[in-house]
Amino acid sequence: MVTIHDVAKAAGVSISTVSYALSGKRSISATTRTRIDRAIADLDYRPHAAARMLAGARTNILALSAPLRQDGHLPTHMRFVSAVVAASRAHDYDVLLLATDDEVSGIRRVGSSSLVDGVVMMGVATGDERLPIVRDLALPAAFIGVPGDVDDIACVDLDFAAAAREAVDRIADLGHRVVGMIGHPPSYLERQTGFIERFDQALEREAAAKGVRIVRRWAGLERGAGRSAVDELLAEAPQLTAVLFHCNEPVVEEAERRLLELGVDVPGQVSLFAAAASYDPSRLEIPLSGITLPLEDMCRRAVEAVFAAVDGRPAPDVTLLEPRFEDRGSLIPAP
Amino acid sequence: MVTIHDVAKAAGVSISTVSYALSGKRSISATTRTRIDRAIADLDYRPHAAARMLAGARTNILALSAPLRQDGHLPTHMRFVSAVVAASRAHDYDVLLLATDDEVSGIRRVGSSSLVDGVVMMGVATGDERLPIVRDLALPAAFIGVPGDVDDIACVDLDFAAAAREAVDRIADLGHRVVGMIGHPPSYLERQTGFIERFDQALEREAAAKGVRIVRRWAGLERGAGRSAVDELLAEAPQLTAVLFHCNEPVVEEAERRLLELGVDVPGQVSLFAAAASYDPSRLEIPLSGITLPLEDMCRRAVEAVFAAVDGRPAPDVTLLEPRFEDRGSLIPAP
DNA sequence: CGGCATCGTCGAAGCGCTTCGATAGCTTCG
DNA sequence: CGAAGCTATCGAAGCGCTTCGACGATGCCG
Repeated sequence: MVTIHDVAKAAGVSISTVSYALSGKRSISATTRTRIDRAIADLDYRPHAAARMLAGARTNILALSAPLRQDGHLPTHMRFVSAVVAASRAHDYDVLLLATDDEVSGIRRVGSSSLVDGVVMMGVATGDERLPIVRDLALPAAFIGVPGDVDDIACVDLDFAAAAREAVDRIADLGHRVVGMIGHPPSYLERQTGFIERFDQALEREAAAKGVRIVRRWAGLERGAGRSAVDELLAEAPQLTAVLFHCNEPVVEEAERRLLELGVDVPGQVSLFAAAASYDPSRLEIPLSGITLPLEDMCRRAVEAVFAAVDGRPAPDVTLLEPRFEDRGSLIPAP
Repeated sequence: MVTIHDVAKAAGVSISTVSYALSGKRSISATTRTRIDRAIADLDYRPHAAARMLAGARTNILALSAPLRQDGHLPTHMRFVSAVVAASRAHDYDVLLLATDDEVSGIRRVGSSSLVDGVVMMGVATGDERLPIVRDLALPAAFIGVPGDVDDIACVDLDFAAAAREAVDRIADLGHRVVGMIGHPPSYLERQTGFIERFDQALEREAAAKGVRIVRRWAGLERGAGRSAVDELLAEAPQLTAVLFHCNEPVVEEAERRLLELGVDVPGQVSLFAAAASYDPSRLEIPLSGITLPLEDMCRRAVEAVFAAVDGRPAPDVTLLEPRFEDRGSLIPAP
């Protein structure tokens, strides 16, 4: 193994000079720098990660706590994980993945042993049990989601209330007065993910303000849930002219299929709107207009909030990202 | 931060004694051990990971190189990742996730800086470019998949040839003589993943031996691919009595749906068989009899092969897991 | 009952790096 | 022209742990 000593010897300087040349924390003459660079290249020197962690202040590793629930949507989950890795790598950080029953205890383990500089947490719920842990460890952390009232730890999320308002406004402004809505399965609500409540409350208020009647259904994860949600909506409110989705991709796919099967003209008779889609709504059988979850942006900001905390810079408490509407033709004026 | 010195002082022993008590590498008297345990508990001591890595031989971290192709199936990918994490944690190892354009270069980075003890590689292709890297670094490694002729690095995979033979045998033995097959998209083949070739060759040979005619189609990833594959199969061989799937879940779902739509009686008229399913074939609209990819087992063995290499124990070169048939009622005797 | 393992413990070296303080050699300016 | 201030470099301390060799205290055997 080639160490900093070998480089120093080859370049004819002391190891501290090599170290400073590497970190740039003190000025180095051009000639010395050249000799050191050559030595490093010749020997193919790579600093020993553990030595660096021990002597330096940081590990250049971030933990990602990624709990995967029974009812979780795997593709979405994977997208979040990938996005966090990408965002971390952009800052030369590596990601340690905490999963499979270790998302909570693992934080304590890797945090208290100084294996990581901070932690990003997915799958956040109101009253998240990881909150006291990161507080206790004083570990730089960020939540993707909002675990209730938090003012000491960064949270990043879509502004679900604004998303609901935007959805209602756009739908109402096009003249729709009776709107069906298919929401996340009840199990999500029981888990107190928070975002559903925030969405629903704003939805209700805005609908009242705009004079829109909303008929709701929740689709579970079992096969056929999306299909029967559509059937039930149409039975209860045959006069509806729009359907708003706030649920996972499989449900949307089924619902679309059912509408086509029933010969409903989309968007001629019924407009469709995807709210906070965690999937790509442009790749559906009927591409959906609506608001896409800004997943990459959320992850990037969460990662950057952790870095801010690591560096002692002030990190924003709660960042709610503005919903961005994208038109894909599925939402048109009411017939 | 509480260090081993603090524990030693609190217990009234030297730090080496504490270290030996922790590692169990030398005997410690019962009384001393008790005092040390108490001190550790009182102070809530956690060994500093970096110090441990530096002084000791290993890092207790494994890298997971998880390339996600454009045409990759996210849920399957996530399952592999989870399974590797679970297997690693069972041995008290953490997993560093290399992804998003860093699956290859990242191996060199974390390997040469001694950040990890070894690496598990997913998404293996024939002539995999990661092979020379792990050889060059002499990094303990294991492939999930078989990158061609390899005798120095562990590979774990399903025995796809045996799976093909088993599929043909079971189907043929039930009297089916004309069998449709829907395979992976051509892009998979171009990438030389290897397993498709192994499957296809064995399939062809066994079909010839058993006197079964196989009509093949490949379904791409675009919407409707599974549907049209079914239509084409039925057009080319209307007399077929079984369909063999060797493809991703979305294709199977579409194909099943199309069969139902066409009023085909499954399995009365047409039996269905899932070969090497990377998804759960029991949760499909029509649960499929067949062979499930032993994903957890593959990951566990790969991880264990890396540990064997780390420990200097002999690791098996190529482990091909025996296919296991499971009956879910979709395969019955030919009408 | 003296010599010799064995057991339990200790001190110190060292893993490879970062960083602090010191210093030699220059330049600059009153 | 000498004090002051830079710039570039070095030596050494130290990060928290593991592990080697040493050593006193026991126990055991002939």
